[in-house]
Amino acid sequence: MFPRVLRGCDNPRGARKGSPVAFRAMAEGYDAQAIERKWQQRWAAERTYEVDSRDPKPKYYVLSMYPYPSGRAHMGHVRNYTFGDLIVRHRRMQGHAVLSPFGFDSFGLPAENAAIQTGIHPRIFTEARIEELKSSVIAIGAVYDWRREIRSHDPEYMRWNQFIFKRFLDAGLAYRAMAPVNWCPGCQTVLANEQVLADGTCERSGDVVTKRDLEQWFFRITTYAEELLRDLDGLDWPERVKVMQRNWIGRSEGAEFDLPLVEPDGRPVPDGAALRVFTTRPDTAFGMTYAVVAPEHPMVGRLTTEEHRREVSEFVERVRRETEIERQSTEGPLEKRGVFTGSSVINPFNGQPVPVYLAEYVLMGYGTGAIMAVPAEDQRDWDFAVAYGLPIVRTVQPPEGWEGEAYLGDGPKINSEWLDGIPDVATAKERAIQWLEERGIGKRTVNYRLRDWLLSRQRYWGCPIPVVYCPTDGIVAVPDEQLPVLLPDDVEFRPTGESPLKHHQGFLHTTCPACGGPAERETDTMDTFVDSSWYFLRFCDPWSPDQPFDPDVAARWMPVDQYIGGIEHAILHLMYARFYTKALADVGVGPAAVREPFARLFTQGMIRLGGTRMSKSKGNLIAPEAILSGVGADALRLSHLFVGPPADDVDWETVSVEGCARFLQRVWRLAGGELERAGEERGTGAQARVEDRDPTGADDEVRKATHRLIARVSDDFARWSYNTAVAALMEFTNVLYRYVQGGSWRRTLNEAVDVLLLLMAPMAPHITAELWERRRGEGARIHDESWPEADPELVRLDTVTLVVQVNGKVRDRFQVSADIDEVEAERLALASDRVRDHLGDAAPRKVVVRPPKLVNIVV
RNA sequence: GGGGGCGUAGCCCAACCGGCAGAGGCCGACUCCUUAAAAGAGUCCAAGUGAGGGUUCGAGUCCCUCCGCCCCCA
Repeated sequence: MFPRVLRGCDNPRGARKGSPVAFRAMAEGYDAQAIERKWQQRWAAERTYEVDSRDPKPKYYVLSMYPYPSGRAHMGHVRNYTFGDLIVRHRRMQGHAVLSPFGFDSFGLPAENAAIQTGIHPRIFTEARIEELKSSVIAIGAVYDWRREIRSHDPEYMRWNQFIFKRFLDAGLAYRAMAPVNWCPGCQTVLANEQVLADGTCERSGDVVTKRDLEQWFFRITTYAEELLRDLDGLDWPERVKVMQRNWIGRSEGAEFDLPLVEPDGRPVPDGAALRVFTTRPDTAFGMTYAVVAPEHPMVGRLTTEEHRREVSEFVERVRRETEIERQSTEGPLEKRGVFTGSSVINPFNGQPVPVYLAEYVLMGYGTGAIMAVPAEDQRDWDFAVAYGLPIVRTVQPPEGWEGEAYLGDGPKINSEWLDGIPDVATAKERAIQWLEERGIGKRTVNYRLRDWLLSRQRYWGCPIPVVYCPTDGIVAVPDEQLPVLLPDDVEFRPTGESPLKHHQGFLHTTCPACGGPAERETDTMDTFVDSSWYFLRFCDPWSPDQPFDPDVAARWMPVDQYIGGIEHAILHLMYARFYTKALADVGVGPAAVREPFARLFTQGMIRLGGTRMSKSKGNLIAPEAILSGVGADALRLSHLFVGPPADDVDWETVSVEGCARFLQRVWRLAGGELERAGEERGTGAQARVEDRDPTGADDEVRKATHRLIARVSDDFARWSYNTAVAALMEFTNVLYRYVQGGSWRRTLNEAVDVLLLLMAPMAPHITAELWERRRGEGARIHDESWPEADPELVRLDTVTLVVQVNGKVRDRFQVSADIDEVEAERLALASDRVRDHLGDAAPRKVVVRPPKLVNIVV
């Protein structure tokens, strides 16, 4: 269907007739394929988009999130790289030294799964996918400094990945700890979260996945929780991404305090043991009617009395088998979601004992893993209390007519002894914390939801963690000069999904760098989020032979001025990259002054098809190839830009590539001179005349339209409104068509067409480059030209339409001077016959005057 | 369950600080060109902003409630 559109320019009728005009039109027809190939080769050969760090022009760093190489580009990639490329070309025309690098996030599960299925080594598989993706990225006309290309699985990249890990280890930012992992009893192996289906079963064997504790590596991202939260304020990011990050960090202020354990008779236990709880609402402590500990809490054994032991251990076992979602879900019978331990603790606020329960809804990972339960002011506590017949005591007076259950709002304190009468929660909270601190029972605490980053993966296709385990020396880091620790190639991929590294004797057995004795290598590899947490720094200086990158060179380019990617990375990738940037600066590897990696972030909308998300698994991908080999890359790029606001999701069914291709044809005819020739010589359509003469009113209008277009498109570019920019270019082209057909002055037309091409150059780079060269001669490069400047004199409107309303309804219009004042506008409005008709006898009660656009007369 | 976003012609979308609801494209109709079709050139085309309420001289835009769709967290 697409080639048919194209064929319009090689006119078969004309060809048969053999007229010279038709022959020329055919010879010079818009051949997207040839033109696009030609310019893609030129940009590479002429090294147009390679940039040197010593370039004195102001820097601009544009980066699209580097992709996982999954084969040929899909529409999501095309959209992403179209935006990025547009900015690169636009900024360069504006006189910036633009850094535009590209790389591949080439470690990861899909390649390993493919290896298990097909036996093809992940490296071979991945590198083939990289070549495919790379060629389609080039085919859409996106330009990069390819000398800087990064692949995560490149041994050089691995070296510095491991080097950085070691610096973090030295600085105490990397550590080992026990952590629960997903364990499949059928496969006898650890599973990544992605391998656990939503119903909590193993994607391969179908067994129910349970939790098992293993020693794992962590990065201490929580050290930076406060800074990660605070620095969000200074970032030019979409507000919703910032909100997601804030929620993920989850800062909450409250208090921790001790609840002393008591014997069944109510006396404190002899060793003075206590249960430490965290609460954000210490003011409600007088309403505590029970306490809850997480089923994994270390004190569960101590708290459980003999007669409850069987019930408790059954409960703990069951919860271990549950998925996080089941555990947090509010569905299901509450009676089964907790269990009494038999013990009690003392509420230090009023000295009363309260029973201690275990419940699913309390998580070990948050706070202290134990809570004071206040049913009246927490809905989950309320539900639990009702189910278990526990008392409910309100400590905040709900407003008049309150019919809900737990009341979380503000109000005066009640039933709270010395807090009674305090009119608001905030003051009571302060008072309660002071009281705890004065008595040494507890302290003010800031708690974060953010957890340390678990980076261990029990997989093959990732960067090995560079440590060995020595019976004598314990954990020993591999010396820098022995880096990188490479993955062995001669491995067998088992369908169990277990990491082949565990069984590779050559990899496993090594010598201890400290004592020279036999030692075992770490077989865990790093989470691929590690690779993507500093690649943007490496791009600044990917040639550095003795460090990950030169911090001074990185300081020259960082931060990334415009980062572009999908919303799906709004939390993890961006958080980890921010952490890495800060931590690298602190350990002296990164530039000290750069504490945030991405100054400006844009998250593009998703592409759907028929209302559902486009994805490989759904099998509803639209391949760009057919379009690229049909109407071509410029039309495809334009379609992506034109379809709607870049941040919005788009449905591919609504995208009209043909419409954009048609527009490019029109531009081709206009700028290539075909339109004039067609009018002059063929006599078809309206007469088109280009002549040398004095300017007329029409020429003035076209000049003004030209400069208004510059202003509009420049403004649209600045605010990411590419759909309206394309619309403006189309509108302007329509104006020029009418102008040419009505008779045009060569000078005006030339300026207008040049501007049109310059403004289109970042969007449709190939066709504009070709037309520019044809108009200006061999060697002319449109992308080396400066971005046009609008002449403010020509942009300003001389006359505007003044609207006159009566009671908000439009009753008359005048063409008035743009600098009309209030008095004159009101006089004109009141003098209007039509306004008088509508006013009748009524006297104006009020006249709202907003010169030069509007007067509203209220009666 | 919590948080966020979006609902405007048959369809995709404009309207930027509250000020004439319409820029652009698609679809469709018609005219010209043509033996004809395609392509091309041109003309035309409709709605009153999901529903209800509020604020205002004035609401697509701000506020509230509801409906529908989407995203994120749980």
